[in-house]
Amino acid sequence: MENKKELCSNCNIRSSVVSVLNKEELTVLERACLQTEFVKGELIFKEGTPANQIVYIREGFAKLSKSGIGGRDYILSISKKGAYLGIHNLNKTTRQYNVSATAITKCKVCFIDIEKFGVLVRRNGDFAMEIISYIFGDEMNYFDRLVNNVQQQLHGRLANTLHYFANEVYNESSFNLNLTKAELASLIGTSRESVSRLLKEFQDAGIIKMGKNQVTILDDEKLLEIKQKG
Amino acid sequence: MENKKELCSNCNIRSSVVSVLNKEELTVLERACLQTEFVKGELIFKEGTPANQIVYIREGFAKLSKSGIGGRDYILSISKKGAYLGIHNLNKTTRQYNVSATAITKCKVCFIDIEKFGVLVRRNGDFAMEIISYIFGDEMNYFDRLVNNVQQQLHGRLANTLHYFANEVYNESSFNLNLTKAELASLIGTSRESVSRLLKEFQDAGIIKMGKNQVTILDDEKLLEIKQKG
DNA sequence: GTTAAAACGTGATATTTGTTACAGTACTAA
DNA sequence: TTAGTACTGTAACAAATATCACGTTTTAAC
Repeated sequence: MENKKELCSNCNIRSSVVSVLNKEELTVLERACLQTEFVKGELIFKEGTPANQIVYIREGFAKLSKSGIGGRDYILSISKKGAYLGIHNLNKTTRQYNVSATAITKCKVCFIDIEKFGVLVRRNGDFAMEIISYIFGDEMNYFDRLVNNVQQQLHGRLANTLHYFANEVYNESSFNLNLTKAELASLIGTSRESVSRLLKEFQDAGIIKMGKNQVTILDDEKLLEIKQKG
Repeated sequence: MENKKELCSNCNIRSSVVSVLNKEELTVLERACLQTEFVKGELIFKEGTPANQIVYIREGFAKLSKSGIGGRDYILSISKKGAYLGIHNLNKTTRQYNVSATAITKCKVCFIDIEKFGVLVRRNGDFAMEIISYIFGDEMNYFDRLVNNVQQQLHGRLANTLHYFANEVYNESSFNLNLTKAELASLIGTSRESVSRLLKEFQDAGIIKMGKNQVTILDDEKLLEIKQKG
């Protein structure tokens, strides 16, 4: 972890959400903001701990997880550049993170004081509206995934997840998983062994190619078909 | 369906969300609002149709569902008094409902013009903050349920759902399901037959009692244990 | 480089859950 | 009341998936 200070107003990777803030408001945000870097594998914050900051991901990828019974944990989603984590605490009296976040690649993040962020929301209705849009756009993206995962068989869930990686997370048809098979399993809600078997099936069927931790989608049509049919 | 007009300012079942609106703003809301009643089984709105109103549930219960593959649909949650449906369209250019809503008891609802609602959000930051709080408080409640449903076995899912009914929906340890077994199955993501089997198991174990469509939770401890252990 | 630990692949087996089939019950409309 | 339709319970069977066990490969630490 390493700290440095860069001005939000100069930040070229700043979120579109803050585009409606004026100079003065941007300065307020700047003052409320602390930048940090995490390396792969580092815990950014842990489920249940006090949450007095909103965590903004400037660069990199992080997994969001919840620990379940027997040390077994469930991965909810992969967050990337542009994500605001812990934002559900905005108007809460007791603030705590409801998931854990762990860097799965090198990550640059901003910790933003949640009180000051809240002041901006109340002061600027357009900003508030942007936040609301963000919540529905970005947070609800895992909504459909979850629904899909509940009603489908494993094949559908895996296809769904691969499609999610290619189209929502990495935006490439060939991407590095950044996750172990066991982690992928906990994202789909199954066992490591089943993931292994299924991935092999998908390879044999010519739907994907796998090397190291790299996944390449060869037959997107078929993947979508499986994703939909279950 | 039947229409009548009652003033929001006099409405004694109005939402706490609007408590931060002043008289003038409340009048704006009033003008944007149309009241209607639905009987059990009636469709309030259908997934995919244009959504120029936010639907506020004043009284009663409605199921939110998404239609899946092969006519099979999945029930996301049961909405009750105080719920705002279609609110995800607030800042969208193309507005459509992302789920269907169907009354499962007699329902009184308000249809609120979404444009005018949006104006209030932008004008009053405190109102915006209330909306954000609402979204995270009430909308995200199904989030945990979904996560739970993905990672658990059937026993855990059923326990989870019964617990959800008793504690989040009906707020009584004895409640009317208002759903057929098939619907309950589509809420849990399983088959009607499995629900039958499981409910019988739960009864035999003395965890619940069932009569007609009435469920009574006898052993909340055990239910919670199953909910957690899966 | 060596070594321990973590990650992975795969077969055999056990469980869980879905499906099919059918009969009984409850509700609805004429 | 009666017929028809939807809803329900249950058993037998089939399919999907988890678990267990074990050997192999890869990764990380020293």
